[in-house]
Amino acid sequence: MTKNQNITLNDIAKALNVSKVTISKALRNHPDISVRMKELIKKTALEMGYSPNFVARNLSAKKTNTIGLVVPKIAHYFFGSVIESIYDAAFENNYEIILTVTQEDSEKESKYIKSLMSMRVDGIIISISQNTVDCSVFNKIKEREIPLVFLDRVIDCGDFTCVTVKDYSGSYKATEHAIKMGYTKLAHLAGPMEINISRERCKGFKDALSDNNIELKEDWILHGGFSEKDGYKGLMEIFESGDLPEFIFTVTYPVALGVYAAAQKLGLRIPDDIDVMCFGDSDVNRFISPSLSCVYQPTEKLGQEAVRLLIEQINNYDSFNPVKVELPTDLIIRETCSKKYKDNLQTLS
Amino acid sequence: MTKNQNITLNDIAKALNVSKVTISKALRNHPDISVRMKELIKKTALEMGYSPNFVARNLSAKKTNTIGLVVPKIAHYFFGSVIESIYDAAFENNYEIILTVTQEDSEKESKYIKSLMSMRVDGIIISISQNTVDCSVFNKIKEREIPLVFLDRVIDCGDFTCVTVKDYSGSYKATEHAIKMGYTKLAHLAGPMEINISRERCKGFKDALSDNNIELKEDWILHGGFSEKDGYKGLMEIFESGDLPEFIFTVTYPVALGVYAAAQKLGLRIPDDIDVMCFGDSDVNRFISPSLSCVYQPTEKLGQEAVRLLIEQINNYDSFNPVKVELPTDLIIRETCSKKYKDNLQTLS
DNA sequence: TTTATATAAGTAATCGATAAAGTAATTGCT
DNA sequence: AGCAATTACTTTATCGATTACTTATATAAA
Repeated sequence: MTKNQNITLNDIAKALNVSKVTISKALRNHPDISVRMKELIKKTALEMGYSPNFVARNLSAKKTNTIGLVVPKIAHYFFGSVIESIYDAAFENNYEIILTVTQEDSEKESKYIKSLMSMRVDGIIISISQNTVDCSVFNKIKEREIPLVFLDRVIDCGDFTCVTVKDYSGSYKATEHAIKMGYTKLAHLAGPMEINISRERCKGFKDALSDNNIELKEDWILHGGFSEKDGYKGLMEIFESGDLPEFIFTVTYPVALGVYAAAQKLGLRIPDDIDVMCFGDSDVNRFISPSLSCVYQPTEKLGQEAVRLLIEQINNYDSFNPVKVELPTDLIIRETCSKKYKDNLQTLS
Repeated sequence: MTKNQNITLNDIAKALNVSKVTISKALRNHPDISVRMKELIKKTALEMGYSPNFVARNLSAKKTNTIGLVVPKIAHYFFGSVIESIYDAAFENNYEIILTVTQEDSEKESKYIKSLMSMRVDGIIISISQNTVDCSVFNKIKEREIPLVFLDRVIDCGDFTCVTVKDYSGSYKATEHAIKMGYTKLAHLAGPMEINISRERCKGFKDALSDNNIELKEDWILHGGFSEKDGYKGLMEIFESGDLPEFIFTVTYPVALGVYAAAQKLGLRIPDDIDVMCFGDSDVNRFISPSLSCVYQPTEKLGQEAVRLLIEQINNYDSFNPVKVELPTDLIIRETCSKKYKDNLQTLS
């Protein structure tokens, strides 16, 4: 057991023979205290190695200056960079972050949320897990009047502030691009339909097909998860059906990686035998071969907006009106699904 | 501002007309309280929507059940997976994690550490930033008797518990492997010499050369950072010198990615014109082309050991003796630096 | 000179829990 | 029956700050 011989305000007060309130005020630059006294107190505090006890401060102040963050994954480019930008934005605004990782498990999720509430965080930013469908935790958050912002993965539980990207239009643009490249046989490895991003991305894909008078083959829309193995399984299944599409659009980049792995296993060449695009960029996409074209999401902006809106809500809960922010996406065309690249290959062969 | 109308022990106590201590004990399953009373209290607490205030609890209990974690980066495979395993291990042991990200900035680092101390975390796990050389923060941690474990990136500040991988032998093995593949002109893109992992990896590289009677060319050891752009710059510099090695060993995988990027830019073929291996696996290595051979680090084990040793230290600070744990590494040979692959290519051409 | 007003402190109450010590009432043992 | 031990609670103190209120002194205005 640690001895925990921490210096407190009281210790400094005794050392200087003044009251502890004077110490507290001085350290917080309260106008009550004279400049000379402030200097003396600060100097002494430093010498004595005083480290303010935030636990006590938070209890007394009824504010923790802390934001709870709930995400499904962390070792994943999208979340990694969103989290990083949230940390930066929080740091600039003098907030601490308490990050929890649900591993796509909605039970863990509600456990963590309750824990964050018990820690009395000032607000919560959440990207829900794959299989979260129950609104009760979020209703409780609302009842308790805790500021909340949904990020990217959203659940429809009434009037909450959400920061997302334009999943529908991003997906639509990507699909349309593939169609322009001349493909007419298009498949989609979609995510679970319980969650907004899967639904929107799937809808964008479908609408792009029908708007371009391309037949939608239901067998070519496969629903799985967001991970590499889902992509692997997806292509395997499609391949086994005997009817191979020319192009696959995947709901995330790990799914696309799975497609690459399966293609290699099956001896299919990308992009000649089967071409690929995905939703979401990563540090991998540029380096894999052929480099992977994708729908770019502004991860940094996502994090910043979420923090901005949350802090606004914290500072003014009563007058704050929920907002839905949708950030635009971009197409990044690399080697896959690029006409030029295919032309080159044909010239070579 | 939030109204913050939280239910407290006192509210439940009044509702049931018993003392608040009874409520506290009942909810914590203290033997003092009868089974009937416990049931009643738990039921009532649930109905009233009671959420324990951890801030108050932590102040009173002088324990937060919280571990502070300090890392340089998060959107990086190594740290991402280590962090994830730390979260899992902490969760199993009923600890919360407060994660801070220094962005390789030692000033931010000491700020965060002080903040964690003020939050009264029960212990700290840290992977220091690239340019951390000052021991004073760590000495302060020791003075205050706060349990501390260094993880992977270590500073030599006296007797602390460290969990690392065998950087020296891993690097040695990789270099030796390259030598066995027939290379005699080997370069190393090393990290900053202030930090243990760079030093050990560099030493392993050098010793493997000299043990195999291969001349060490000082110009072929370039010191930079751990990021992609460092790798890019590194190969560019080597190339411009006019004297190209056959093989480059890089201190991290992002540096290797930079080498890939530079090679592409320069029109150098990997592995024919220049072959590559790196320290540290990632989800990318498998997918880039040619797939990247590397020294595998047991990231999951690293995190688990760090948590285990920290908790041991928390539970028994006085009798705990600092340990240095060094986990073994493995070589993962993929397409780069693999004889077979080169043979195939030669057959083809 | 007297009253009003800053200035620079101090005192007491509070935040929401836990820990230690105290008190009836019941049970057990010889 | 009588005393010790147990059971089931209650009372009081404490954790380390902050906030609201009070007080003493010095200064300014009337």
